[in-house]
Parts: sequence; C-alpha cells; structure tokens
Amino acid sequence: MSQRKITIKEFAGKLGVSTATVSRAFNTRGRISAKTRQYILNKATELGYCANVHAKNLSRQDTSTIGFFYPVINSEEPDYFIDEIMFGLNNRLQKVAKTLQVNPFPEFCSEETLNLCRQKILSGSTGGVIIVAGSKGSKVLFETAKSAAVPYVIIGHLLGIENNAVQFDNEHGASLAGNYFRKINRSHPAYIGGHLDSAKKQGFINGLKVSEDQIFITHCGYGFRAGADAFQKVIKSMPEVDCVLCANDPIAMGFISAAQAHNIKIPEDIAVIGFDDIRPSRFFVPGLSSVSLRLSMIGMQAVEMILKNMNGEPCPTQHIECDLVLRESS
Amino acid sequence: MSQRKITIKEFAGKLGVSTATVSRAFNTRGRISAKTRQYILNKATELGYCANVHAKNLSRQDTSTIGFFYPVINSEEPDYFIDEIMFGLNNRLQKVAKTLQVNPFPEFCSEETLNLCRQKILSGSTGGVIIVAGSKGSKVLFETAKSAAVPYVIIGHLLGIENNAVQFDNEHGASLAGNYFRKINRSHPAYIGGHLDSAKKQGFINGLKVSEDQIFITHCGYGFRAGADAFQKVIKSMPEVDCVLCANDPIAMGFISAAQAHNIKIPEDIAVIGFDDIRPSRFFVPGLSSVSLRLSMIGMQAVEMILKNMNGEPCPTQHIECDLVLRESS
DNA sequence: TTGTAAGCGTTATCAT
DNA sequence: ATGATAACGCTTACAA
Repeated sequence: MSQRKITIKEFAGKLGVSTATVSRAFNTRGRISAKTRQYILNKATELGYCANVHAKNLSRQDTSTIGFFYPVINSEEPDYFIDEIMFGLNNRLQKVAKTLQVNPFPEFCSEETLNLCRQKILSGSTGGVIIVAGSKGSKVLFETAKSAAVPYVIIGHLLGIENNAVQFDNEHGASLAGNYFRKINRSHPAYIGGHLDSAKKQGFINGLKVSEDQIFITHCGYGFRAGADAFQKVIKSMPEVDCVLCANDPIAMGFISAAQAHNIKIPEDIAVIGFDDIRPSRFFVPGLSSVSLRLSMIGMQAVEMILKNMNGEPCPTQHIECDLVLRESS
Repeated sequence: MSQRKITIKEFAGKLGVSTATVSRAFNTRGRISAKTRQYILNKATELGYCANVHAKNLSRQDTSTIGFFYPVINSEEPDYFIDEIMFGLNNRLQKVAKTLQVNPFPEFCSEETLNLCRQKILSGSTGGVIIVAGSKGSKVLFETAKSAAVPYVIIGHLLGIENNAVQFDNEHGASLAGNYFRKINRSHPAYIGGHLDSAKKQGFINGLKVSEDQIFITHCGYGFRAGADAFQKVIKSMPEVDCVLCANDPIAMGFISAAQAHNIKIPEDIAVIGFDDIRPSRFFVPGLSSVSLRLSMIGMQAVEMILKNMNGEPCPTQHIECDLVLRESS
C-alpha cells in the first residue's frame, strides 16, 4: 500500500514539541499560542504532515462523511432522478466540508448486499445517512439506522415514518396533470408507470375525474427504453389515446421518441406529461411538460435536515411543493 | 451523536472469548474452528455487534473506500458526463465491495477548497483515488496523490502523465465528425466548444480539411443553456452555417432546441453532432448523432486500474476507442 | 501555554 | 485453536 506517511509523533519530534501541541494547532478546541500554531502549520505544509483520518475519527468517535443510500431502479443507465438529488446534496455539503459516500443498492437485492449496506451504517463509517425510499431495501436501512441511533433522513415516503423525511406529494402532482388534460378536453388517457406506484396513478385518476377502467394503465419499468416500449403497448391497446402521463421524464422522452417515429404528432395527437422535471426536459424537443419535484432542492433540504439531526435537533418532516410545468409536449 | 455501540471487548466478554477470537471470526485471515466462528457470527447478529470501521482501518492501515475527484464545470445542472462515468464506477465497485467517496470541486476553485481535497487524499481516508482531468485542480490533485504514493488513476489527459490513466482520443473523435460533414458536402462548419479544448477543435478542423479561419468557433461553457445561447451567436455571425460540432451533448441539445424554435430544420438546414454520447442522446428527437466515448465503460476501466494499482501491479495507460454514432440529427 | 499519558476499537504477533 | 497484548495515530483530561 501507500508509502507510510509522517505521523504526529514523528512530526512533533522533528519540531521539538509534543503531539498534543500539534493536535491543538489543527483543532480549534485547545488553547495554544498563535505563534506556535503558525509555526506548526507552516512546518506541516513543509513536511507534508496531515492527520490520519481514521485515527482522528476513532479518537473523536465521529466522522464528517454522510452516507447516501439509494435503490437502483434501472441498471441500463444513470438515474437522473438520483443524480439531480445528488447534485443538490453535493452543493450543500461542500459548504459544510462534509463529504458524501454513495451507496447504490439494486432495487431487488440480495440479503447479502443489503447487509453490506447495513454494515456501513452500523460500523460508524458515516456520521449520518440519507436514504432514498422506494424499495424494500430502503425500509430495512431506515430501520437499521433508527435502531442504531444513527442520524438519518429519508427522501420520499416510507411506511411508518413521521419525522426526518423530506417528502413530495406525488398524488397531488399527478392530479395536476390529470386536471390539465381534462381541461384541454382530452378524454382517452393512459398512464405509464414504472412499477406499482399507486399514488401517481391515483392522483392522475382523481385529476382526470374518471374511473379507473376508463384509463389505460401499464407498468413498464423506468428509463428511455421502457418509455419507447410502452408506446407500442399503449398504441396497440388503445389506438385512440390522446393524452398520457409518464412516471418519470425519461419514460416520457422514450415514449415521444417512439411516437414521433410513428408519425404521431406531439402534442396534437397525443399530449404527454412527464414526472420529476429533470434538467434535460426543458431542452427536449418538444419541450417536455412535467410535474416538477425540484429535485436538487430536495437534496439540499435533506442535507439541512441531516445536519440538524446530527446536532440533536428535532427534524419535522418537510413537504416539498410540486407543480406542473407546462411546455410544448402537452 | 449516535448511541455508543457495543465494542469488540464488550462483545467478546459476553461470549466468554477473547477479542482476538472475535476478530478472527470476522476476518478470513487467522485460523479458527468453524464451530466457534459460527457461534460468534450468530451472536453478533443477535447482539448487533459490528466492527467499528475507523478502528479497523487504523489497525489495518487500509480502507476500502475509493475517492472520486472531478471538476464541476457547470454549476447549473448535474454533469451527465460525470454521472455516466460514476455509473460505471459504482457498477464495478459494488462487485468488489468497495465504496465510493465523491469529491466534486469547482472548476476554478480557491486554494482552500483544493486543499480540502488534498487533505482527503493525504489523510488516508481513501485507499486510492480516481481523478477526472480537465482543470487546474485535477493536476494539483494528481500531483499530491503521486507524491504521497497514494494509488491513483486519471480519467482523461493531463500534462506529464504516462501511466495510470484511461484516456480517450478527443481529437480523433472530432476528426470523425469533421470527416463526416465533409463527406455529406457541408461546407459552412461551426464548432461550439465548452472551454478552450484545443484537441476537439483541432480534430474537427483536420477532419473537415479546412483551415481554421473557414470555421466559426465559439466557446460558451457547457450545458443546455450554453448550447441555446451559442445558437444565437452562430446564426448571427454565420447565417449560412450548415453543420456544427458541439463539445458535449447537452450543448448540442440546447442548440437544436433553439434552432428548431427558429424554424430551422435539423438536419436539413443544419446537421449537428454532439460529443460523449450520453444516454439521453439516443432518445432525443431527432436522435442526436454523437462522438461516443463509452463513458460508463471508462468508469469501469478506471476501477479495474485502481484495483491493480492498489495491488502494486503496473498500470499502463488505457486508450478507449471512440467512434461516431450517427443518428437523425446529422 | 505546553507536556504526559490514557484512551478510542480494532488487528496481528506472540505465546500457550 | 485460542488468549494476552502491543501496536495503529490521534485527541483530550490532567498535570505542570
């Protein structure tokens, strides 16, 4: 492994001071004269001394890394939902000099994989964890964090959680979309879900003010390809379809892509609305209408909460407003 | 902070064995009877014992986390180039039970921010680092890693690096695009760069077989918006433009989006080619032609190399082939 | 203000 | 196969 670095003992020895003094120079805590501190700091950069982080963490019983756990729902391509959240996470984290440890786990993962994640939570490698809801694993990790008293924040909905979450109202967002379709007199709706996420479907139905059997529903997984495939299904089962809500933006893009290849006009023939409003949506052609979740803000909120939580302050659940961003696709 | 967990000492005490035995049960290394190991493992899950990672790392002088350092070149939105690489990184890393620590740093960042990154490298928090080239900071971090003998791998080109890198030939990729435009008889080319990346520009010129003054060149930063803005510039300065190469895909998408809003037909009026071939490109409408870099494969390669490197094996630089993926936009 | 020394929770080297 | 015990490199009472 890497060449052994200079330790505090060796470093202190060279300077003719004690290790305690060196430590004080680097930590605001202890008292130390400005002069010696400056001297030590200078020498440190000169000799390349840098405290070993493991020793430090062990001694302090603390760490400045935050764990980020999320289910991987599409093994083909990056998850833009997650990436947008992570973008917010990193932005905020940098300002407080904390660093992110990322821990993806397959949506349907083995007990073993999950255990690895649990270890990471239990082993003290992180001072707090941020967990994205949406799979069985998320629940398990939430429970480990909770029972081990590791500070945690959940992004999304999880059964039996009341505090420490930042949530968004998918049902409401979807109802906005249904509402809109109803107002522009579209009457042959389809819903393309990723998995069984009843909230979006239900919201859509509510907004549409139709009964469930008047709407074509299919669940096809997430991602561009899923959206393209879903188009085939929809057009076959319900050729008269004139509006569709997709469970996320990549699905919508894939759908539109396939539809246009079939000479179907968007939005004239079919109006489509996506979900999440990831960045590319506004530059898609046609501009993709989408239920905006302000994902990077969610990430920043999550950091805000975990910091509080690590600080022992109470963390009531935050509810993020979501709204419908209308662009050309609808 | 989190409620103190059970330590090896306490745990061993309860079982009536020594700490050494407990340690052996969890580590393949030492000899131990299958029976006691099983007993200890069972009791561990029962009592919730889990080794403290800091103590472990300190004792072992080792860690299983890999640092990932990259410059943030667009503060508005996630960087899909990076995300795609990270996707590959995570995929490969999971199979070897290593975890990723992500460390974004602003492209033009303060000495202070950079120092924080250097600390992370020097403090032993990572067993190896993967650094994305592309900014001054990258160079600095590369040098710290090298001089501290921390295993490293560079993604991209860095002055004075010979080994330990996974590189892609931007110049060649761009020349492919130029080549193609020449073959389809486009004669009013524009190049939209992010920053001054002379390789792509030069390659484009070479492929086009024109001199630099016959091509409109603008550098506008990365991202969708930059691409849309660049369109305005290009169309104003060179209304006869009929083909353009963009330094990355989001720029190209933004460009196309703006162009179509101006009733310009893609590819009839202007053929456009992007760079990187991120996932969304193939579902963009029109399908975006792009110089493919196989980013997630690059990520996987980088992991492969860092593992070797950490293992003391030599790591000759890998060159990733790039090729032109033609879709509807050109 | 500075030094001494006792932890922090493991692993690993000796013995046994 | 198992048990003592000395590291690992730092922080932090406590003493000086």
